[in-house]
Amino acid sequence: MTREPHGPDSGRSVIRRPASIKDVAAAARVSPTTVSHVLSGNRPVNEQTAARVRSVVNRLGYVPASLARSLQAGSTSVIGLMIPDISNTFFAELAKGAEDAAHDLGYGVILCNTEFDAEREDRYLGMIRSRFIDGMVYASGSPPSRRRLEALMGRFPIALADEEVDGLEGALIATADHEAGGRLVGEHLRELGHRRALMLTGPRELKSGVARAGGFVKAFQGQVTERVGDFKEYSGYRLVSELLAAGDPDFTAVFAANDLMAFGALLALREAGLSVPHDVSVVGFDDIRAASLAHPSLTTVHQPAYDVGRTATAQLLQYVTRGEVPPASRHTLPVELKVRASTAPPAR
Amino acid sequence: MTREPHGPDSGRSVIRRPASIKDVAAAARVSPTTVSHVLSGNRPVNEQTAARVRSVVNRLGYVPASLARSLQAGSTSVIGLMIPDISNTFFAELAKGAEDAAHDLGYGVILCNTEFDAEREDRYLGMIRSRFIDGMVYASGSPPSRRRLEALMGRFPIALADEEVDGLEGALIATADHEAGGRLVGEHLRELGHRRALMLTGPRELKSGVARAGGFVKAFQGQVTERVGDFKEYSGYRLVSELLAAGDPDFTAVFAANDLMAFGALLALREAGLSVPHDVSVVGFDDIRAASLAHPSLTTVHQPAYDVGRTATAQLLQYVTRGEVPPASRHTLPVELKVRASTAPPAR
DNA sequence: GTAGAGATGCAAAACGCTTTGCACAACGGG
DNA sequence: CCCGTTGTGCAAAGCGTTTTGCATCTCTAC
Repeated sequence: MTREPHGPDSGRSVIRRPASIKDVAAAARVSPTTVSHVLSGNRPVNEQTAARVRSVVNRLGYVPASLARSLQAGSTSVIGLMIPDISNTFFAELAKGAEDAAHDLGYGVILCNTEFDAEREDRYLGMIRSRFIDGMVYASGSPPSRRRLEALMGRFPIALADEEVDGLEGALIATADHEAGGRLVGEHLRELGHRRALMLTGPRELKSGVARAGGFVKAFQGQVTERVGDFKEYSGYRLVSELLAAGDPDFTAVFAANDLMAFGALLALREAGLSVPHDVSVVGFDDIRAASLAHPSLTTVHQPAYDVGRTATAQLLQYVTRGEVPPASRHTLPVELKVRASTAPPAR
Repeated sequence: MTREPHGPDSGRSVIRRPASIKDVAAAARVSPTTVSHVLSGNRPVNEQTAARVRSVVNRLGYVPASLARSLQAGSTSVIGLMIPDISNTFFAELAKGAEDAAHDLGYGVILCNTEFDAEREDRYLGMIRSRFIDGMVYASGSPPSRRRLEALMGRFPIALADEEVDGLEGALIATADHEAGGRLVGEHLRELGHRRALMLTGPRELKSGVARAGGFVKAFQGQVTERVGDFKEYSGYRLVSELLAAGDPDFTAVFAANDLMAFGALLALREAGLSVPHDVSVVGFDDIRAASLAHPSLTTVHQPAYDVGRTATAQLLQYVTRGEVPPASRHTLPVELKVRASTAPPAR
C-alpha cells in the first residue's frame, strides 16, 4: 500500500478532466482549428503539421467530446425505442432488429422500457422534446401516452412499430400481417378437416388481435365459437376449462390469438384428459421460443418481430438523416405458418 | 389537397428550428439568465416576471436543449449496457433490471447489442471515451474487447454484470451464485437417491459454467461423468445421444449447465425410448420461460438475471453520480432451485 | 440621514467543438 | 510586373445552456 505522491487530489478514484481540443492545440503549437481539420480531414493540412498533431493526440489520448460535437451539429445520432417490456421475447426480438438497423447507420438506441407506466413514458417522450434523441420508434401504447404522442408526431420524427392500438393514423407504421396470419391458420385447420373451432381472442382494443381473428374466421368457413382473453397464459387455461366443464366440447380445434394463451389451452385440455392433437388440435400465434420446445410442439404463426423492429427503424432513419418528419406510410410484413405437432385431422 | 399558404418552407415536413432560451428571453423582455432562473428555481425571481416568462415558455412550447445542458454540466445522465444478444431471455431480463435501476436515478440506458462483434463493441466503447455516456454496464465479453476494456477500467466508470470470462479483476462485479446453484442441484439429486450422474458443462473458458459444475460435483458426492457442451440445445442432444448409442447409460440423472442443453437432453432421452423422470431425471440451469412450459416441466436453477442487471447498474451509478470510478467489489446474488416434474427418485 | 441587507435582473464567461472568413506567403501564367 | 491561384493556418462566431459576479433599487434599522 504505497502512499500516493502529491496533493489532496491523489488517492481518490475521481475522474480527472480529459484532454480537450485546446490542450492538443497548445501542445502541438497550432490552433484548435487546425487540430479539428487534421482530425476531420475537412480541409487540407500540411503533412508535417498534421503528423505533429496526430502524435500529440495519441500521447494525450484525446477523444473529441461527442456532446460538443452534437451540440454544434444539431443532432445526436441516437434514437429512442419505446416498448412496454423488454423481457417479452417479442419485444426483445423487435429491439434487436431496431438496434441492428440503427447500428447500420451509425445510430445508437436508448432503451425506453415503460411497463405501460405513464410517468415513465412521459419522461422518455421528454427526451425527444429536449432533442436528446433524434427520433423515436414507438412500440408501446398506454392510452394516455398515445394522446401525447399524437401531438408530437407532426413535430418530431416518430415511427410506430407493430402498433396495437388504433387512433394513431397519419404515421409511419411497420407491422406484421396479422390478418394473413389468421387466414393461414383458418386454411390449415379447414384443410385438415376441422369444421368447428374455438377462437381465443385478445382484448377488443388491440387491433392486431382483432385482425388475427378476422382473418381466421374468414378463411375457416366453419363454425367458430369466440371467447375473449387477455393474451396471458391463464386466460387461455380458464376459458378452455370453463367450456370443457360445461359439457361436451363443441370444437375439434382451438386457435389462440397468441402462444401464451395456447399454452394455457394445452394445459386445460391435458387436465381434462384430452389428447393433443388426437382429440383436439391447438394453434397459437407469435412463435415464441417455447413454442418449439413445448410438448407437443406448437403449431403457430411466426411473427417477424425482428423485421418489424428493423423496418420501422430503417424507415424512420431514412427521414431522420435528412432532418425530416416521416410521412404516413404503412409497411406490412409477411408472416409464416409453422406446422408442428399440435395439429392433426379431427378424430371425430 | 389544399395548397400550402406561404413560401418555399411550407409543405415539406422539415423540422423547423425549435425555440431557444434566447427566443423566450426576447419575447418576455428579460435576459436568458432570468429565464434560466425561473425554470431551474436556482435563484429567486420576481413572481410577476416569472409568470410572464412561464407564459411565454408555454406559448412557444420551449423545452431546454438537454445537449447544451449536458455540455455545461459535464455529464449526460445516460449509461451504456453492453450485452451480446438482447433476444436471449437472460440478457433481456438483465437489461430490464438495468433499465429499472437507471430509471430510478433519472438515467437513460443505451442498448449496446454486440453479437460478440468486435467492431461493434469498439464503437460502443467509443461512446464512453467520447463521454457521450457517463458509464457502462458490461455483460458481454469477446476476448479482444476484454483487453480494451481493461485499459478503460481505471479511467471510466465500468461495472461487470454476470462476468463470464476471467481476466477481468479489479472491477465492480455483480453475478449470480453459480457455484451455489450447482451445489443445490447436487444435493437435490443426491437426496432423491441418485448415485451416478451425467454432467453437461459449458465451454471451459466461461467461469460461470465451471462454477456450476464445481458446486455440483462437490455436493453430489457420487459418480459424475462430464461432457463438454457449448450451451446450445443441439450439443445437449448430441452428447446424450452419443452416450446412449454407446450402450447402457451409466447414469440415472443428467445435470445440464443450462436449460437449452437440458432440452436437448430431454429430446435425446425421449428418442431413445427413455421416460423422464421415470428412467432418468433431468435438471437445467437458468429457468428460462420455456422451462416451466415444457413437458415435463423442467427442474432447474433460477438465476436472478433481473437482479444481476439491477445490482450492477445501481452499484455503478452510485459512483457515477459522484463522478468517481467504482472500486473493485463483488456482489454475489442468491439463486434458487425450482423443483418441477423432470426429477424423481431413480427407478433402478 | 445613512449604512447594511435583501430583492431583482443583466452581462459575460464557460462548456468543447465546427465552420467560415480572412491573412499571408509562395508561385505560375499572361 | 501584376494578378489570380493554391497552400497553410488562425481568429472568431456560433451551437444553447448554466453560473458567477455585479449593478441597481428599495427597504429597514439605528
